[in-house]
Amino acid sequence: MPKRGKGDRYHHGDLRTALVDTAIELIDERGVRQFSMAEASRRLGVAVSAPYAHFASRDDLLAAVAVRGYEVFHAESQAEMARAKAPVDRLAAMTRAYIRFAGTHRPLFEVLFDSGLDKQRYPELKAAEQPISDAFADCVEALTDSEASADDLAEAVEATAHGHALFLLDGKYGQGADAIELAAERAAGGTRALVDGRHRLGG
Amino acid sequence: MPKRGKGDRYHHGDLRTALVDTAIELIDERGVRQFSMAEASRRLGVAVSAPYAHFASRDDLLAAVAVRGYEVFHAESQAEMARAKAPVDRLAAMTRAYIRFAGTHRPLFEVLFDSGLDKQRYPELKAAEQPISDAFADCVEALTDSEASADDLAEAVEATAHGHALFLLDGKYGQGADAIELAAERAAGGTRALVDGRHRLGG
DNA sequence: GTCTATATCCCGATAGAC
DNA sequence: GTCTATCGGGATATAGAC
Repeated sequence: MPKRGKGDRYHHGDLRTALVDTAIELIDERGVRQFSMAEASRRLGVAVSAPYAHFASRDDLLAAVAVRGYEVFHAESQAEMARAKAPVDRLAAMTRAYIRFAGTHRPLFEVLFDSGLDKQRYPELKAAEQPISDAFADCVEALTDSEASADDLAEAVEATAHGHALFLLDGKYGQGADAIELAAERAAGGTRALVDGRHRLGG
Repeated sequence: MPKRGKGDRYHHGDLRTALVDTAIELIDERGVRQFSMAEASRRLGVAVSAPYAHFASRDDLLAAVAVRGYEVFHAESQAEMARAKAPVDRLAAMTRAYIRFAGTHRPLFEVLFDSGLDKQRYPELKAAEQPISDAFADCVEALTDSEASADDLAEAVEATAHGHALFLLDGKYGQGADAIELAAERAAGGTRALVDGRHRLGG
């Protein structure tokens, strides 16, 4: 185990990984907006300049965190979807996974959706997002006739999931595991309702 | 008209109002997170200490902006709703107003939903929000049987509206007035679909 | 790869003069 | 109510030694 703790230094050669881990820790405690390279350095007991040997900027570090976020969400949503067969159930499962991801990996969710990171500047981010978009598109297309109505449904479901996720993080469902499950059920219910009423979406 | 411009000072005695206006300007340009008292002072040509004669802290100033936000949204949503009679249409109108508010008063929307302001600490904020909550609750209750199902529908509609608003501000519908109207129609359609499928919400 | 040290900039907030 | 001046803190990022 690498040394940690007050006064210790961090000389084991995996500062890069440690920085990503510590960033997630700090974001969990204070939010992305307050995250700083300097504080990460202090927590790890290294000089404020040390991180710059591994990441050219704060945004570069956040991008690395974001990639991990996409990977985690993809894995978890795939697992959740595997248990459902009908397209509407798979879509509801993905919604549920979205909420659970937001609730259980709040710092990752924040980096993905509230960090102000310019995702266009980081090709690895777009690459990490792609398989998720594909899986989502598959679900939606199985439920709609035309491409236009697929887009409508996709956006409606995304918006509902995202809205519920934000409300969850804002404390509107309370705190803890119960809040997460409540939000997940509400969002899944919203998805089912949208699928049910999807012919009203366009007009 | 008060003097403005490079090198001018701001000695006309309505610095308080000017600060609120300038805050909105700056938030429009850089986002709430980047807003600072210091920059507002610079823009107005006053000393960095001058604002503190009117607002005890940055948060106090943001709270004043937030109150204006609630007032504007309430006025606009009432106007939008006045043109509809059927409850479902009134609810869709409110959703549309929400999106248009986000799109046309982005800085106010940001202060309300992305400033990190602790609304509990400012009673005037809760007071300004109340009439909006009431109007919304009226719409929803006209569409549901039980109190429980009213809550479900209310949260689903709120989440959808909020999600679409954030996507709009994130550029997912493009830029400009067309993007706003597209998002508003999508959100209104989502609301109608949710009303239509509302019996699927609970289970 | 990590260090020390530093340059440069930002911020919120306060004290005391006018 | 506004000023000047300042305290005390924060940040990103770089230079050069080890």
